[in-house]
Amino acid sequence: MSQKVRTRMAPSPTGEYHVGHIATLLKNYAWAKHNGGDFILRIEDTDQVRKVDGAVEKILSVIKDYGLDWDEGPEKGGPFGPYVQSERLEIYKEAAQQLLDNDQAYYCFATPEELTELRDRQRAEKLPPKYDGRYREYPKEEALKRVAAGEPYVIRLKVPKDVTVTFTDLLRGGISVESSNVDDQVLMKSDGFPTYHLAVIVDDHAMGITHVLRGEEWISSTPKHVLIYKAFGWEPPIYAHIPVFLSPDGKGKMSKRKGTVSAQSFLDSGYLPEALLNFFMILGWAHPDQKEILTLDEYIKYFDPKDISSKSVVFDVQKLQWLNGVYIRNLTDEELLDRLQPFIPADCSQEKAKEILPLIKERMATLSDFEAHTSFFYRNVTIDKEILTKKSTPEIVQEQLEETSHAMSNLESWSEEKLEEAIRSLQQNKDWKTKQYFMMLRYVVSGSAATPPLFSMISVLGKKLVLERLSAARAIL
RNA sequence: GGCCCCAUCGUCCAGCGGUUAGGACACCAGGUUUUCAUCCUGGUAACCAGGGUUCGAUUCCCUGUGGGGUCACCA
Repeated sequence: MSQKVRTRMAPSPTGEYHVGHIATLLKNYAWAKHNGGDFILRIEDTDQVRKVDGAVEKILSVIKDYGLDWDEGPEKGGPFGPYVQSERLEIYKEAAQQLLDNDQAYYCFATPEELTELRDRQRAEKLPPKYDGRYREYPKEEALKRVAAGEPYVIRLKVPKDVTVTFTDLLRGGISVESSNVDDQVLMKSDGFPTYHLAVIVDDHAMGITHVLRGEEWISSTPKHVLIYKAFGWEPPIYAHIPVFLSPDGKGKMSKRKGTVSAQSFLDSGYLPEALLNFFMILGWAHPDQKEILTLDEYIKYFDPKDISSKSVVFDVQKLQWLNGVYIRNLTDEELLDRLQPFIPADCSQEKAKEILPLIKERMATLSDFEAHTSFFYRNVTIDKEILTKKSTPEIVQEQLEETSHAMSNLESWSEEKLEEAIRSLQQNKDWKTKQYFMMLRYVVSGSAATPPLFSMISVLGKKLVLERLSAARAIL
């Protein structure tokens, strides 16, 4: 009997959505689609303290901006809703009660201060910080009395003594941990909200999740989760823990502290969503033919979580840039102009941008490079006499500028072809050094030594501007 | 520190007992070119160490070393 594959991503609205989350979401999405299954989005907002207003909307919109989507979840609904944990509080309460009734969980009245003090003491004695089980055997009648009296409490899982917890991870095979190393995890907090550990299990079970692909940082809490499944008498899903992204310097996992990590910021700095997704696809995984430029459909066709490398990967920005350049070059001019809209400076007209585009397309690594590559087309340039006369003398340059101005003024057509014809014949007649002359012209009209091809650039700049710049150059000599 | 995970060029991946250890990015050189970029060609560059197992280990096992993750009433 085969069950329909259902995967999920469960973001928590506590701040910016991380690129690693998109990468993990992509894998969940792809695996569901690979199997003709469904991908579910669920909001895990059980932390009332860290919750940020508006974060849910931002997360949903950034996921869509990356070109991904979900089958069930916020905005869409579905048969297992609601898909927001704060709207499911009753379900968790009942679940916790069930564990209490079966003696799989217990009330604990230790205050946060008490626990902090306990951990500090353990650390001072070089012992692993751990809950000491002080309320584990506390008489239930007493506990009930204190609860009834309104005393704050949490509910903890009664982790069985001396058992080995084993689970299978798709990338790593079997993983075993002794239950003595597993804390009596808090299931229900004193504010009546469940912890992640309880909520995730109750919901994954209720929503029929078959595969959990999540970050490697969860691997050490998986034994707790397996134990909770066992306490309920439920079957755990299949786990695959995806290695974390290491920061580009290769030291430690990518974090805010080490630079850009938010999913939105990569879009804002001019990376194309499809290039980003492609990057996430091939980071830690390879197409059977080692093909690296992949569409989402190709990825879905070949992706299998068991083939993901089990080692942490460095977030290689250079490779991302290369990929982004490839995607930019593959866009038609119309598509590119469209994508470029947020990156075109206010002082560059649409007409100008459209004209310039073909000249700089293969020079851009990110969309935000547009301004740096094009500003001289619509902004003033300053040139330096030193550079202007480099490889020549002021006298020769003066003559070159004068003759060039003259030749250009007489031009009846400002086409790239006519320009090239005129300038080349001038250069040949005068026997000027091609390199010096062309480079000098390039510098005069653009203020830069690295530009698009000379004649097409001059053509796009326009007669008026070019003649102005030629005479401005003559003036400083 | 305890527990867990991981280990092939600088980076990412291929290899799945016998290979001149392959590809991509980056880097270097050459070609195309008026510069830059694109594009093409070539090159440098790796099996963490020590023990086993085996006729034979990059590949399997153990130990060490190194890296990573995690130890909350956060997810």
